Amino acid sequence: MGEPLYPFSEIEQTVQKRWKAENAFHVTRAPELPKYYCLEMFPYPSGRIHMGHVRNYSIGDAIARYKRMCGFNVLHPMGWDAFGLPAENAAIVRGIHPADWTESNISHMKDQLQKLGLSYDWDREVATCHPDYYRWNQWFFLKLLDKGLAYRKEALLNWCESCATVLANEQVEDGLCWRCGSVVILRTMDQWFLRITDYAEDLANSLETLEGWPERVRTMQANWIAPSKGALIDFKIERSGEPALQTDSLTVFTTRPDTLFGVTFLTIAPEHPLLESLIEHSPEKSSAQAFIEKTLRARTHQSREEPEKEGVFSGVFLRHPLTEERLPLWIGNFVVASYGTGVVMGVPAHDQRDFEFAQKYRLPVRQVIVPPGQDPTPPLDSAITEDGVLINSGLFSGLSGEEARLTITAHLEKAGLGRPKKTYRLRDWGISRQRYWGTPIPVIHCPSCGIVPVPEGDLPVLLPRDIHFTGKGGSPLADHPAFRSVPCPSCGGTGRRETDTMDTFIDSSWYFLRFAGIEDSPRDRPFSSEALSYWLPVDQYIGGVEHAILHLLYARFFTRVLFDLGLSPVREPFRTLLTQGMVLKDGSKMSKSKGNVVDPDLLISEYGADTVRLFTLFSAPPDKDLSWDDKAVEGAYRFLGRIHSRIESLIEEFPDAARAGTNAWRETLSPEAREIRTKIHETILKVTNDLENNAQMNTAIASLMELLNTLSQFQGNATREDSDSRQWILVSGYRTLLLLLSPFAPHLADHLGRRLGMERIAHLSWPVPDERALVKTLVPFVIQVNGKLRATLSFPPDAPEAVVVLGAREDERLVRALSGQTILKTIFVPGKILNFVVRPSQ
RNA sequence: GCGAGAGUGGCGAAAUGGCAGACGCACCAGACUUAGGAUCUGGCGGGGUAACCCGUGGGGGUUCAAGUCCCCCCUCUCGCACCA
Repeated sequence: MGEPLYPFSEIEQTVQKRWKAENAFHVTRAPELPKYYCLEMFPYPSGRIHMGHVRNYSIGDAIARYKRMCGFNVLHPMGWDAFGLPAENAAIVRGIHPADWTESNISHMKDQLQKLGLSYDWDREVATCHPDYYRWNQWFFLKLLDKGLAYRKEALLNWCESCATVLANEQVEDGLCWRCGSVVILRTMDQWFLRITDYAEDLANSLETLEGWPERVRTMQANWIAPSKGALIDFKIERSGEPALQTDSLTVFTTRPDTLFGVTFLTIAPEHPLLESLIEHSPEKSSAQAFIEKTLRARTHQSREEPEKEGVFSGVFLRHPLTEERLPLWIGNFVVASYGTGVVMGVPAHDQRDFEFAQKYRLPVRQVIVPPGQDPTPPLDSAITEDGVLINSGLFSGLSGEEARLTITAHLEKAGLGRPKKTYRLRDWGISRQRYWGTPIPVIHCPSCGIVPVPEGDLPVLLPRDIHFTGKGGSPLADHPAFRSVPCPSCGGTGRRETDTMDTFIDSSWYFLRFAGIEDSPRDRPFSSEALSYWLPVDQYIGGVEHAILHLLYARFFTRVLFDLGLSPVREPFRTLLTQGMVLKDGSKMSKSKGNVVDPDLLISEYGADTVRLFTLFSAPPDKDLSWDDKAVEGAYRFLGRIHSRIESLIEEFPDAARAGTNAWRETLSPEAREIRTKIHETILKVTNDLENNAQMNTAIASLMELLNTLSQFQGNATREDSDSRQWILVSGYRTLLLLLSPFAPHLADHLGRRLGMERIAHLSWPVPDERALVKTLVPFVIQVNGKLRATLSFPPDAPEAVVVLGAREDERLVRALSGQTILKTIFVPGKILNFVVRPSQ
């Protein structure tokens, strides 16, 4: 590496020092000013920033800076999603306390972000692992508990015996524990859940109001929530003298109550909570148990393949609610326990899965629906899933489709045998984690009082610092006697503190409210409501698509809950969403294992932050994947270097450039200078439109490069221009260029701005194109024959058809193209195109 | 299987139905240089001496005019995946 093209390192350090000294990007609410809340997803402090962060924050910063120059009061905060498992792993592997590891990562990453020159209001910085943040997680949890939105229930979890810990699905590899390699089993445990399904309907319906969100993300969320309308139907359990069960019927969920008379069996999920007691006295108990065990073991394998449908007869019989027919209950591996009721009615004639199952186990098939234009056609060779007219369905025969579904459901409801029901693919949100580095769940288990919430005044429940990591797994907090053992707030007896901590998705479900609401440093509330109602909603949210479902759904849910609690001024937190593409290298995602990571620090020291930012914005539209190309970065670097050297030589030629006035309109300019002025104003228009429409920064930057090329060329030519006009056009051109560049390469723009007489460019006004400059005297007209280009000729933009036709017919190429042709008609688009439609004459 | 998105030079990409390939990378030539992996200037889809012809995954269609709109097909990426 030889001489840098321009002294970026000194420039960037000087400019950053000045921003810091001025606290340049600090904001407070100002009701008289329009606000703009620009937010990028805050990072997990893993240790170092990566190119994905650089891209995310470069996009966000360009938007924030642009809006600031447009006159908005811009809130642009940054913080740390600081709880999570990696900190605990570091503690185990390297013996560093999670808190120390996290703090040191934060401090290093903050340095890195500051080196990029991002215009954050650092006064609002939050870290979710600090008690003054996570205490509000606990406070919200108590509110949710109070509202019945937090509850406890048994859930099936992946459990590793040897680590004595719960594993997330992605930590189970091929049925084995990712850490120790032993077999993972499914185990039921009491877990805390949040009732997100109470909001499912609203979360799904409101998606269509989110016009500023990518269609893709809305579809993903809709598919994830997936409302489904149907009915619950009860089937009585047949008894033969054995002891009473907890319940005397099993309930199924179906979207097709119209097929009720086609039921020939029922199927239950192997992990259904009632199954064990159901088969207790079954003659088939041992084969049933063997099947259940085998299936549950297979469940932990995260195989992508859909396993073959298998099942076994449970030995139990049920009664059809309307016909009283005796129906066998089968256990099936294809039944999803957590959806609907975990029991489905088997209608082989009208459901493909049931059909395959019935074929395999020779269960009867009974057709009860005849689609329009068809005859009953037993035996079937596949299920008939379309709607049709009911047959063999008692008094409902003859009804069709939707009519039958409503009538049968109503009939069942009247008889107390069923009811309409809407279910969702979305499940309630399990938030318990058997981990240390998270928010303690603020409840106490008391042997006499049950579950007792920690009184609000006792918050926060602090994470104890003196924690012992065995590396064996299990919740470290459960091994901490002083934390665990606590008097019951209600009876004073000995209680056991909840030792599970919260899912870290809770932390990120409301941080955007905290950033805004931290403004008046509220002590007894999570945020200042005045500040919230000024700043919310987030106007522009930017982050990776990988958060399209979970984070964004949880944040929408949480915001609704807080709205209902009177704490949030909005129900929807994010007005517009930009999901940026991945940063790829050599065709695949950057990762340590592939050895294709690009280190932002290295790039910054080699080219400077401005180049790194500019290239990431220039090389692809923000929402598409970006292929990193070490060579192509040089293009961005050369562009900035050229701006620097051009402006320096301009100052050499005109030492008074900084004091030159360029705002007044000039009538007297050479045609050449006029054209350049037009180009300047066209560039303003182009960059502004590109930023307003979908943040198309790649094309905005391309047009800045065009402007530089134009100015450069003019500057390099010894023109006949008089010196005063020459200075005027060049200075106004470069000033505009710097203003337009400043969201993308803020350091260089600030530095060169000063050289040309503009102080604090980040706070100057965004330029507005002058209509007078956009008027052109001549524009190229495309002359076509039968739609094929034959010439381009210059005319005034408002030239009438006759003039253009006349001019065209004089053109040598047109004369050739039209000879021997009869003109049928001409198509004329003013200012643009003339097309002769011709046919050979005779 | 279902849903969404995308296929354009050697590469990243650009084009309100109106000149396909702006801008950048790579490459080629020239200038300046003791030197060039620096910088500057110019060229750069394919074919053809040229006039011209061909060209946006493939095939049809609408139109004076299609990368863009409509129909069918192929390929790739992403999301969901036995959801009753």
